[in-house]
Amino acid sequence: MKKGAETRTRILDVAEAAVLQKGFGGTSIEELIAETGITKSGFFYHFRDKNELAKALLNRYIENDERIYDEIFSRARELTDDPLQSFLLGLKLLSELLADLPNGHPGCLVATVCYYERIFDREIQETNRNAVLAWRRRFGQMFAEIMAVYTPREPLEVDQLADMVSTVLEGGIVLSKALKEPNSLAEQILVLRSFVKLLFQPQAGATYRQ
Amino acid sequence: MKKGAETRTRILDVAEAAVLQKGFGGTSIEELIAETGITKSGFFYHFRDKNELAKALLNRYIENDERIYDEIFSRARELTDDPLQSFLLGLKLLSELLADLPNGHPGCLVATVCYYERIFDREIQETNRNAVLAWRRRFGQMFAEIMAVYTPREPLEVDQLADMVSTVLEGGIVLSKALKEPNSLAEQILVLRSFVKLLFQPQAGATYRQ
DNA sequence: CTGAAAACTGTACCGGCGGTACAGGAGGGA
DNA sequence: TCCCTCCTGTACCGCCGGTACAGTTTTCAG
Repeated sequence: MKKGAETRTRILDVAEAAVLQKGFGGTSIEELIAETGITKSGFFYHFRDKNELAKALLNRYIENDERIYDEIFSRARELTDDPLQSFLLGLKLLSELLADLPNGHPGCLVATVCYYERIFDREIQETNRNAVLAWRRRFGQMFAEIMAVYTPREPLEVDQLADMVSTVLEGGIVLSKALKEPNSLAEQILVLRSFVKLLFQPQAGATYRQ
Repeated sequence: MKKGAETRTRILDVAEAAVLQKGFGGTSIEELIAETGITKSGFFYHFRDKNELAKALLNRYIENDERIYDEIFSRARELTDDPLQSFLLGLKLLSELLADLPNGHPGCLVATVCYYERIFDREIQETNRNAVLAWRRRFGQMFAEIMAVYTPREPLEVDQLADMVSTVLEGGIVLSKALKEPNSLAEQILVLRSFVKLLFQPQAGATYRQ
């Protein structure tokens, strides 16, 4: 019971790092078992095939991702009651967290999957889609709360604003990786933060908080 | 001479579509030669190995990409002398062009490569990096011209603003693909457009163009 | 028209990889 | 003790990337 779960986790750890660097197609099972120190039979005892490995990998990644966002934005929520200030603070915390990653963001599995879609079955694609929809709900909720208090200076829809957060995250990761500039991602989030700040800034004449 | 280039192009066409759907690792040479109606020997006559195919694919993709941006933003430039209005118009045109793609954006090879990096040699990674740097120069130039006329309401750097355009494009493509909502990409570009408009909007009290 | 180069085809082969099949063993809990 | 979980070992299959190389057709310049 205990032992099996531990081995499974070790396989997933090795697989996640490999897949984010080389994609699913570029990651061989043989290389995974070599690094984990397990036999081929042992691997196939835990995962029926590569598709099941991908499924487990993606689910674990998404859960962890959600946990991180929960932590960051609930921490931000504790520090201020104002929904806008709390959201801006959350983006700041997120940016700092990403800036502190020594080798930059390792990559997003959701992006990996959607650039490899045709290989996997419907279930994985559906899981991937739901992950993005969950982000939309999460950030959409925040923007809805903000709009209950502040009037946006441009007529933008809640869902599209929410998607913008995911967009900047995914796009920032791609840029960071392609440029080999780990900082780009954190910077792009701060640019988004400035945009959001601007969008809900009270019209001139009124005072507004920094 | 002529015939060879034609076959080469046909291979690249088939390969590009396949790679954007399945990644490099998920695309087999055998499948490419089957669809192109060529033999294996014929394929290896044109490309020494998969790495060379990737190189050719990426270079062609980047060239085409640059051509499209040249067209769109020079067309926008012809319609107005104001650098801000011209940029906003360019984003609008780009958004419309992407919205008109019947099956949505097929995906960006630059993103594919950076999620598959460790497999390829330094040259490809360098090409990829230079492509993103070229985007930075292109959009940076535009923002520099805008800033010569307009004062941004938030202190943002030209390079980071320029990267934001690439970020939204790459991120929007990922979201569109993951959500299977072709429209998302075009919408995200319009959200960016609103942000840029807001950033350079004259302070309230003065009149500003719609 | 000719001849040489370009653009292929055909065949045979290699090693790595994903995957299957199945037998067997170690270790621990009921 | 017995069974269940968690593996190991061995043997094998077919696909794929890649090599090697000989031979054939197509093209086009002189």
